Amino acid sequence: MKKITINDIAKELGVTPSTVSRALAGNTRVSEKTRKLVADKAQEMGYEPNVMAASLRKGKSDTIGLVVPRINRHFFSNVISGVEEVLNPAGYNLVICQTGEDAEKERKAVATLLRNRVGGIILSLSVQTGLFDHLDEVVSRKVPLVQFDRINPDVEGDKIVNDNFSGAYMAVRHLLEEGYRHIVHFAGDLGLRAYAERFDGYKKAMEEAGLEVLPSMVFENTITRDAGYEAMGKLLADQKADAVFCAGDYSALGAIECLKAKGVKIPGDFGVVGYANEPFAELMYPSLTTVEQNAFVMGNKAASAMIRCLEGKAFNMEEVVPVSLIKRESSGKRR
Amino acid sequence: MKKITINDIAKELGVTPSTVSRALAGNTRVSEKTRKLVADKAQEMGYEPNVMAASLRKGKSDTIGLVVPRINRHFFSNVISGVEEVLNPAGYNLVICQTGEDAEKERKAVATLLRNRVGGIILSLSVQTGLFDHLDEVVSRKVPLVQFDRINPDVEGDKIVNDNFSGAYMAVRHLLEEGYRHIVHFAGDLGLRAYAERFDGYKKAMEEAGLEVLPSMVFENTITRDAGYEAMGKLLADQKADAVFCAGDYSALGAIECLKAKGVKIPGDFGVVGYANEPFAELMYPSLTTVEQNAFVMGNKAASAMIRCLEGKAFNMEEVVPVSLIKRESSGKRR
DNA sequence: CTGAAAGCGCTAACAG
DNA sequence: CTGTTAGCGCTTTCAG
Repeated sequence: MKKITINDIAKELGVTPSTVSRALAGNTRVSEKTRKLVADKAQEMGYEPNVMAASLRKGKSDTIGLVVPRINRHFFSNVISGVEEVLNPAGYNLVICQTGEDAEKERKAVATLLRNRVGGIILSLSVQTGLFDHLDEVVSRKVPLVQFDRINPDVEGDKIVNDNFSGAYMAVRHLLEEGYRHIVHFAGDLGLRAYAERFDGYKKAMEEAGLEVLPSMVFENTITRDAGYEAMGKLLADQKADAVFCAGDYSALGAIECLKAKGVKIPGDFGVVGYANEPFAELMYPSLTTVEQNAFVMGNKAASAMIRCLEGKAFNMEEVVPVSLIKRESSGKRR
Repeated sequence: MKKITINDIAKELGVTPSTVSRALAGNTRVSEKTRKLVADKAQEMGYEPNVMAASLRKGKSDTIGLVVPRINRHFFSNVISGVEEVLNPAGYNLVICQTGEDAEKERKAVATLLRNRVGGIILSLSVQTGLFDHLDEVVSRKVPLVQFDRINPDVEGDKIVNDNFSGAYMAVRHLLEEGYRHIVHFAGDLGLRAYAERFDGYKKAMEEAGLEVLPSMVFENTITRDAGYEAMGKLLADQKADAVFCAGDYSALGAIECLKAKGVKIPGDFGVVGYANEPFAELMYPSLTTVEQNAFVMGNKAASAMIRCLEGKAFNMEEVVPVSLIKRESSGKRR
């Protein structure tokens, strides 16, 4: 059972391969009649187009590369699903690369995608490196690039971002409304825009409430569970505080574990708000108040933007996806 | 800045494209000298091999398709990482497809991969369909197929499975040792081998303890959180039971939520053991005793098996990956 | 509306 | 050790 090509179909039908190719592509310059004839014959012979041959000829492929830090994060796996939902029906294929938050792996992933002549790249940055020539390379090769969430605004191309500022602002407002005053912030890498914006939202809410944000109240690069635990330990030893707004759920988890270990009552004596609404957030005890990012929608938008780029219809726009605060136990009233 | 091909570098060097091709491929039939010459020139000119052209010519591609039910499950995302760890350094690329536990999407995913002429397919079945002609198609096209975890033993090719029987057996033995006697089972789809084996392990442990397993004690297709909650509700209303062994952590979670809602004490009055060690298992309250499957290792093994197939070295072997019981609070002593 | 012809970039016989 | 030749399967001018 050898493979069927358009030549086989052509021979069978007594036409030329060109006609078959056109017919299959739905070209209107070929008669309705032959188009149907070809389609039927193709079906009958079990023809399967060879994507690679077509791509080689066209110098373009229908495969889109998606580069993310890790796929086992709730946020990213939902973005992926959102991207798939749009891209697959449109006839594009997705190849997913994990960077593991490693700048070097990110460069390699992009290089590999480029070597494989993908039609476009959708990417969320791994870490703050300061080196973005791999992205510049993508742009200079005229390969459409869509960045999402963790973006570099200086690189050309579409960008889809979360409303980090509002998310953080809402979170801190909520803590203030529940009666907390000495609110510290466990931040991410402030060189990354997403985290910088969360910090700004925190600061804004605090200042509006007439509270000063001292440098000692901000713990940078504190996004892992361990970092959260450790930072909370230091915090309890060093200064007076009654709440923390964490830039991620994992550090919030660590913080809560530390507070529980020291016998601090949550909520009441201490309020905690996280960010991302990881699946465990609603299951932990106390359940974690957190900011939900609409990852699926973000994936949809990133994919749509990519398709627009591929069709040469748009570029260089930045879209903001709204977020919402999910109130749970960990941020209940201060007593 | 147009693209450099082997022809360009051949012309530059005054040799033929074939020589360049061979040199680049590390063929020993070309002199050490020219090989180095070519390599340097390629570097200098910024040559990037066109993977598609090579694949087209060879009729084979270095891309491996990976088909999983969902990537946001702890187990599967770790398998993916395990696969990547082996495949990427070996020069293969991975394209990941989610089926969302949908048989139709699984068929489509496989068809798409085949159409894209992937070098091989690694797959974990979505659901019990009874129709496996899409897998037969893979086999009949001589595309290497490696199944893992949720496999169909009747389809040719390598298989990597978890030791589901032992995992379940250990789990139930543990409950028995803690003093529980009326142990029911929230099972998955017993048409899928993985779940059937867990059921067998449960049954074996029960029978060894001289306890009969009545049909009323087995709740099939109870793997989601909602199903677990509901089944537990029914269980409490209908019959006497003091423990449940769940074929998944999500149903265990649902079960625990229901028990808590009814004021049943866990552990003590009721023991619960799950399966999979999802990240939330250690974070919930009470923390969940569960069976850890070594997903990463499984990914490694699946990838290695694939590479062996690709090299024509082996096929049709079944490998078993061991599992381990993680004891936490939910299965503490019966009182 | 269809055909002829050329070629995308690379590899693999077959010669020498 | 290297060159010649042919072609993977498809698309796309350019003619008619």
